Amino acid sequence: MTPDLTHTRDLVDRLFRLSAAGDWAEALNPTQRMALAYLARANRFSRCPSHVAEYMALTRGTASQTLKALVRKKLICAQRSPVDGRSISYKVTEQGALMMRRITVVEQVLQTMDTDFVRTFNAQLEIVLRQALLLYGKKPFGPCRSCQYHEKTGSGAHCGLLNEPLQAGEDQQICQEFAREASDIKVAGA
Amino acid sequence: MTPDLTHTRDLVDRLFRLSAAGDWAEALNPTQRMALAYLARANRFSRCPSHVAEYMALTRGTASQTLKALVRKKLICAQRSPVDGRSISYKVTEQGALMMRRITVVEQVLQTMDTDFVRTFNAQLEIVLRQALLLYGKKPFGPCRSCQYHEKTGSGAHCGLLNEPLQAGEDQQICQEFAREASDIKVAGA
DNA sequence: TAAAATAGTATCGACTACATACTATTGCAA
DNA sequence: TTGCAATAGTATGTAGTCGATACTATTTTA
Repeated sequence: MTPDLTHTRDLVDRLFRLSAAGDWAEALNPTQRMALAYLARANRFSRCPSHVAEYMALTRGTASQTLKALVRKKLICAQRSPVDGRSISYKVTEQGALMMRRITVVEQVLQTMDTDFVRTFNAQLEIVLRQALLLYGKKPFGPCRSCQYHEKTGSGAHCGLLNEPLQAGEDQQICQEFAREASDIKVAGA
Repeated sequence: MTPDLTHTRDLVDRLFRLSAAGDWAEALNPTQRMALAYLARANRFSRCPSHVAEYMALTRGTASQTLKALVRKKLICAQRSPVDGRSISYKVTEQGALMMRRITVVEQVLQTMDTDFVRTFNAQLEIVLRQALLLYGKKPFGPCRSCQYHEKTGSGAHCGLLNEPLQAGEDQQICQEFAREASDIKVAGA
C-alpha cells in the first residue's frame, strides 16, 4: 500500500501548529520568534530582510513588517551597509538573544526522546526539505562550515565565494549563499 | 554528539512555511485550507468548531472565525444538532470537496520520493506528534477503524463509546474521540 | 550614461490569533 | 425541581501576518 501523502502534510501542519501555539508567551508571536531565531543563527552576510524573506518563504514586504515589529520590541537593531546603499542588516540585541534561550514545544518533546531517534528524524526532515527547496528553486541556506566555498586556512577559515576571511565561530553560522559540496548532492532519498 | 533540537524545530517550521506559501492560490489561505481538509476527513461526531480548534491547536474563537470565512466562501455549511441545542456541525459542500483535490507542495515533493522513505517518515512524524500531544494533554484524533472503541459487527461496525452504529466508510474517517488500543500505547520512540 | 535590476518600504484589504466577555444551552446535585 | 456549574459557540478589540501593488533609492550592466 502506498503511504498517504495528505497524511504527511497533515502531520507536519499539526506539529507546526502545536509548537506555534506554545510560542505566544513572552509578547512574541511564532513568526517573530522564527525571524529572531534566524537572525540569531545567521552570519553577517545573511541578515538582510530579503534573506529573512527567502528563508521563511515570505514576500519581502511581509518580512520587512515583521522585522519592524522586532525593532519596536528592541529585540533587533538595524545597521546600514557601508558598501551597498540599498542594503540593511539586522543584528540581534542582548535582549533578543536572551529571549532565544527559551525552550520551545518541539525541543521539549524531543528532549524526552532517544538521541538516535532524533538524529534520524532530523536527517529525514532535511531530505524532504532539501527536495522541496530544490523543486521550488529556493536557496537551501546552511552552515558555512559544510559549504563548498568554505576553505580552511592556516590561521582560520575563508569564504571562497565572497572572498572574505571568516572570523572565529562564523563557520558555525547559517549562510544564505550556502551551496552543498558536489559529493553531497545526490544523497536525496529518492 | 547530541543532535541539535533547535535545528529540528527549524526544519519543521521551514517545511510548514514552504508548503503554506504554496497554499495561497485559489482564494484559500493555509489556515482555511487546513480547516477544510480536516472537515473533509472528520466523521460526523467530529465536525464542531471546538473539534477544529483542538485539532489545529487554536482557541475556539479563532476557529469560529475561520469557519465563518469558509461558510462565506460556500465551501462548508452549518448544521445545528437536533440533540444538543448548543452544538453546530459543519459539512463540506461539493464546491469545498472539489477544492481539496488540489495537490499541495508537500504532497508534490513526496511523490518524487521513495515509497518506503515516505512510510518511515510518516511513522517518525507520528511518534513525535503523539508524544507532543501527550505532553500537552491534547486529544490525539485518529481513524475510527484503529480506535479501541471500534467494534466489528456482522453487518458492519459499531462505536462502543458513543454506542452508535457506523455507516459504510465511516471507519476510515478521523474521530475526535479516538483512543489508541491498549496494546499500542507504549510504542513511543523514547 | 541610460535602462534594467535589485533592495527595501509604504499601504491596503483580508484575515489570523489571542484574550475577554457574553449568550444560550445542558448537566448535575442538593 | 431548581439552581448553579460546565459546556458550546460567538462578538469584539487589538496586534500583527500576509500577498499584492506601487513606490523610492540605489547599484549594475549594456
